[in-house]
Amino acid sequence: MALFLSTTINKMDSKCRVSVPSNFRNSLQKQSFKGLIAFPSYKGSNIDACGIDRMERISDDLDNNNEYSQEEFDLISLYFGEAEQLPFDKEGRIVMPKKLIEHALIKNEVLFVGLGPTFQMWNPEKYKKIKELTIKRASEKKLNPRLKPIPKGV
Amino acid sequence: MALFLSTTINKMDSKCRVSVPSNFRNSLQKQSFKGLIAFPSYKGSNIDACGIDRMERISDDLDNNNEYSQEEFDLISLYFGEAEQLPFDKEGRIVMPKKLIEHALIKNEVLFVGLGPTFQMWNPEKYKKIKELTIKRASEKKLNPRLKPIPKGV
DNA sequence: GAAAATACCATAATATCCCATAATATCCCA
DNA sequence: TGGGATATTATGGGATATTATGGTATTTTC
Repeated sequence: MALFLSTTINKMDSKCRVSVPSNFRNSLQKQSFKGLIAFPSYKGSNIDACGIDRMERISDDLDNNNEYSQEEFDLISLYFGEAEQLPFDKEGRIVMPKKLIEHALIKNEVLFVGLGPTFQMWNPEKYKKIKELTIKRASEKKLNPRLKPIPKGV
Repeated sequence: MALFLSTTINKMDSKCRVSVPSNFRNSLQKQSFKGLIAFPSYKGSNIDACGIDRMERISDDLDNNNEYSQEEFDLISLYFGEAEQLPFDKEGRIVMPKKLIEHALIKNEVLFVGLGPTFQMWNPEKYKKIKELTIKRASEKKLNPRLKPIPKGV
């Protein structure tokens, strides 16, 4: 499965085109749909995104696994409804839909941040603020900011 | 599992390329991504690094394990965002990203030090200072510097 | 036919490849 | 075990490819 890492800021032009960072693109290009799936985050003013593979997996699981509660099922269904399928153009760009631009308060720059199996798109300033807040909260709660628990044997 | 041991200092050239020590390289070359994952240490001015296998395990765990609190999840997500995926060139070098160079105050030499499942990259002078300090503190506290089993998940 | 969406082309900046070399390490066989 | 032959490193530089980013042309849509 794809592993999205690191952070990149790219420009959005007057036609709302944005270049997807090449390291993200490379793994997305290998999937059955050459592009990405994006939807407004329900947690805040940012955009959640991933490749089609992940969506297919979730879809299959939803179909075959009966362990979902009604609430979970409904939430995931909502996600599917809001998801936008954004194909790459020849240059590896996507066109940002108005809905997502408005949701994430994006102006002329888009920050891409990898979260492992998924990634997010942000207005860079918003991201900076949230990041600082996250670090502040973590230090208040004395969370150990290391990658843990490291699964056995690595 | 990869096992990184010993210390090496290599030069960084004008294009910010550094040769990864061959003994480190050999185990990294065997993994699915031919290169390394590096991120700024939260503890100080050095760079933490490992192979993709380790990151994949952490990513899978994050994706499938629901025992993380929201704060923990957010914090780990930040780390994914700061991680850089650095592929080897044909000669076994990586290109050091500006962010990491600045974080670790690296000039034209990089010190690689193996820590078992992971390793670190340092400005050699910084490393020397920290090392001396560590030894001094240990002797003040009369710590017994023997190798004893390291708890899982470090 | 006008507006919007998409495809196509151009270009600077950057990153990567490819080759060269000197130093070191490893091999190999008398 | 010695010591030359061979392979592997670490390192440098020029050539080539890729990226991010524009703009223009062409196709859709209504």
